[in-house]
Amino acid sequence: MSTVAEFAPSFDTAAWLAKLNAAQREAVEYGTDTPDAPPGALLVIAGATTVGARAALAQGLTWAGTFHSVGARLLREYADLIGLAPAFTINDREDSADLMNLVRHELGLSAKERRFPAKGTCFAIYSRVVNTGASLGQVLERAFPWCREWEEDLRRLFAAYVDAKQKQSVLDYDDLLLYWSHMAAEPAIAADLSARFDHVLVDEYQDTNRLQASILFALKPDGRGLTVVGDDAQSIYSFRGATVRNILDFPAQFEPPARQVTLERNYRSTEPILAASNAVIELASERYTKNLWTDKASAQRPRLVTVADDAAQARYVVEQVLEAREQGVKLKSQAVLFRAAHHSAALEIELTRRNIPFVKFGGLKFLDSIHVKDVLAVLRWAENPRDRVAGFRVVQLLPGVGPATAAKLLDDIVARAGGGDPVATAGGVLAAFAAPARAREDWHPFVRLMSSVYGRQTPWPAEFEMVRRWYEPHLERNHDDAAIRHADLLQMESIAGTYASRERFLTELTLDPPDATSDESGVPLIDEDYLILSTIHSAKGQEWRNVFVLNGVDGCIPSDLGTGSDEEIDEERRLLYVAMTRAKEDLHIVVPQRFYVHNQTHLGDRHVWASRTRFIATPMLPLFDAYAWPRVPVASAPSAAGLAAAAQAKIEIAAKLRKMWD
DNA sequence: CCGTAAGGAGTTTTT
DNA sequence: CTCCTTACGG
Repeated sequence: MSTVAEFAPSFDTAAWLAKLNAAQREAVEYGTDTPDAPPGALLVIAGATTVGARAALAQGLTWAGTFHSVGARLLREYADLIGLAPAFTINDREDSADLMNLVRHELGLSAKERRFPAKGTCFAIYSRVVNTGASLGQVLERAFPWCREWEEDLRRLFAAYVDAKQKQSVLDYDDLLLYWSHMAAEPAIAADLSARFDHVLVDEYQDTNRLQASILFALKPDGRGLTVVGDDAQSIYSFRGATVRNILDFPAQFEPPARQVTLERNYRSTEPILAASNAVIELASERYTKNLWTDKASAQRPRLVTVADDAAQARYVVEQVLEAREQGVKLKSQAVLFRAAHHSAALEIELTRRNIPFVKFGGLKFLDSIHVKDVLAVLRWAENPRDRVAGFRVVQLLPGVGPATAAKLLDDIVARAGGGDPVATAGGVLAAFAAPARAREDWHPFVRLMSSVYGRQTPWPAEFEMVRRWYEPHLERNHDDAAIRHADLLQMESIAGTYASRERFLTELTLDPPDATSDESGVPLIDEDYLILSTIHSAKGQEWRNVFVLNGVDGCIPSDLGTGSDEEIDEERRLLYVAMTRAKEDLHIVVPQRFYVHNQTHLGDRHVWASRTRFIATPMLPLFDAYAWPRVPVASAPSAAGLAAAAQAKIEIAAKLRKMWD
């Protein structure tokens, strides 16, 4: 997503410059006339794919990655200086929620009279406070009004959560930014840090939050050598604290204000697609960018296709996809985009039924599945024996061990191995532990495994295989579909071999998880052709020749969960804009008339009548080729031959009926 | 104290 | 539907 990076002050741009238009050249050449003195801050407003310059700007990068992964690298380097254990482990969102849950139970908040917010909600609130820099009260008021009554308990919970993380040498995603930000503000380290990066380039700047901005300003206080690239019309991550204000307010942060270059020429989409996209975004309340333009003419307007329901939508997409393929458009050049991961369920079934390979981006991750988390927990616990979430999970894999036994064991380890080196003693604590009778048989192999991983007796990546083999019987005992899960683990084992160490494997996987899943046949081979399915969020920065947008109806885009405020509605509008501008040649927006709503608490499953998304207002319809599918056949008078045949059939049926009784 | 069964409640998007 | 909590038998 948002990337932060250094790029070398000089790089060979001659070939690039020849191909750039005037605005692009201005962005790329900015400051190159004074290579020894980095120029002041630069803001590049780059509408959907106006930028070959993006690639040019990024030439010669020495560090590249998301804020989080660069942060993790720096924190490990400076760990000793800032009181962090260099072997800290990183919790992903689920792990963080699990830790929040452990703490919540310890504080007795789960046994309240009225139901306390769920662990995921608690973590979301915490994360938002950290990322926006707002107070807990403000965050509750604005984003979680139904949790206001719990403010004081939540404050207590978050304090205990932070305490637990520190005791366990565990960082969550937000900590990677938070520690970095504090580190960058530390005078002794700040000078060293700033000096390491002559230039910093941030892409997708509209998706950064306050905390990320503060890191940049600490690294480059006067803006010299700082370039940010973004498009406020594509800001779609406010739910995780990103704020359009970062990009809108950027120039004024510096004295003199940042130089601003706007790129408006679009090299991706045809003119009719841009016209419709511009019309959609035009109604947003606050904007920086001007409308995009192109000279790619086309007679094909974007299609606005009405279908009966979910199932018809799936059939329509499959039919169109296959037709395009007949005409030589590869499946890989076609994508189906949707607001929420589950919106593609019917389509996935239809694709599987018709044997069309696809890969889906977004939604449930490979890493979120139980078996993968189990194996990773063993490795994480080995990496960091104080990681309570990991340990808690691992011990309970043994039959006969539940939360109470697990807690007792972990307490024993803390008490006996303490904050010192638990590797030497933990094996002893494990072996000496009075395991419950039902776990006795499994206990010894478990102790052997943990001794081996703690002591690094088996080199990486062979260690992964050892852990996987130990896990296998537990997998079979606990899951009916063990075979499929087993295949996942084998796949992971081959991935593990591509990382230099256990630490690199765990860190990279947590910060940059593989986000593609496919049906049970597994990820298609590289050279195979397959259709792309993706949430709109995961489609950012990509493009395809043909794009299908599913569920262009109110309730989906905008999601009915995102219509609380004008800001939320504007973000949903930008989401549709992002989806539409992914298309190069052919854009289909599908509008099912009936929409199936699952799991409504009060009403149960039911159909609702849906209407076209409010973002495509009636005056815009001329910009679309709007029609219903399947097209209703035009009624025509029956031919004389047809009538004769029908009459014949009627006679034959009558004869058959009589014959039954003959 | 574990594991299972039954019932109630909440449901987007992601580093 | 899935997650979570609670109740109960082993």
